[in-house]
Amino acid sequence: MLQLRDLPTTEVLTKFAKRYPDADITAVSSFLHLLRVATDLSIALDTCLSKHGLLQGRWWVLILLMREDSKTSTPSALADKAGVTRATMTGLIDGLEQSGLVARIYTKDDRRSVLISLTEAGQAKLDVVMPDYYRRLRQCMQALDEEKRRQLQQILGLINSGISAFI
Amino acid sequence: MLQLRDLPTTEVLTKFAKRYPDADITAVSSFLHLLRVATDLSIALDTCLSKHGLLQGRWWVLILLMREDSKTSTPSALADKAGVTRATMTGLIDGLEQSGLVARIYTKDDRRSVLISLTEAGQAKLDVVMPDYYRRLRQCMQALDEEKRRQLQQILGLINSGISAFI
DNA sequence: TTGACATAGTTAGCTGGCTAACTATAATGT
DNA sequence: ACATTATAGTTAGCCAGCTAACTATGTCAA
Repeated sequence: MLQLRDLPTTEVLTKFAKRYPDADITAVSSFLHLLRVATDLSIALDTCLSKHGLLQGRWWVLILLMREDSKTSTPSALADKAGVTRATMTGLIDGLEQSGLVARIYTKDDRRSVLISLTEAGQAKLDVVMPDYYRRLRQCMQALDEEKRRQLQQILGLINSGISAFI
Repeated sequence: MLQLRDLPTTEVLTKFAKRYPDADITAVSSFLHLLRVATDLSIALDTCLSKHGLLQGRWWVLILLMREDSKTSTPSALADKAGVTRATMTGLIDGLEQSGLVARIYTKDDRRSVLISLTEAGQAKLDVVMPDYYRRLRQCMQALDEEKRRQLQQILGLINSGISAFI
């Protein structure tokens, strides 16, 4: 998401601000650091998941299925919740099905639709991955007390409201 | 980076924490919100840039060139700073060269190497894009006073130090 | 001085997203 | 009741990253 490694120093930002007076140096700096840390977090998460033979896409599908009491859902619903297109979800399910972690179940009531079901093996995979993920995440966020976590959420809310300025 | 749209509610997290006692609910929640907002910011930035016929990759290359006093650099150096492989940089430069925004200059001193130079058209493009980007970013971050920006940077620093827990 | 290694750039082919187009089925309104 | 429209899933092909392998050039030590 943010590839850039060489974030601008204050000097560089000051130089740019001279040519482009609209530049708000602390705004740019906060923005880029936010993207940088979030990107590194996402990469680190992928590293963790890949140790279990998963990537974010397929992992989220398993989690979304586990959230359901029935341990089942449809590709469309999964696509909406996972934030990918239905076309992409077809591919994710293909992969998970081949690994035996989910199963396609064809029902009679709406013959356009398919039920995707978390298999025993899929649940077993989650029972290995999730504790590892939660332990690492707890460790990662350890340095933030509840007050700081609250502050972060509040700040993120403010930024989130501002995103529309880009569109 | 974080595709997932349907972030877990506190109820869902509580349910998961029952099965997986390592789960730290506010840690997970802060983590996911951070990724969610950052991803939306990145998408919004792409939207803004695409109005100018650019994507992040090519845009950063132009900016990296503009940072240099000579307005030139090499593909390798650009790749390092932009955080992409040299192979990817070849493609970015190909595109920018075709649009006339940069030029490849072959020098004599090291015949393995090429100098990439920001053209007049490239500088002119930045002179249109950057003010637009800075204006929107200022607007986006408007709701954060300097104190909150400082808090954010500090919190990001703490999280950043924790990322190693994932690796 | 020449053989081994290192560096710069490119190419080829993989991946996981995407959109657009397609098939099949269901729902709806006249 | 049937034509239109909407929905579910899939397929085909695009895009921007990636790795691995390759060419060309430069460096260095025996």
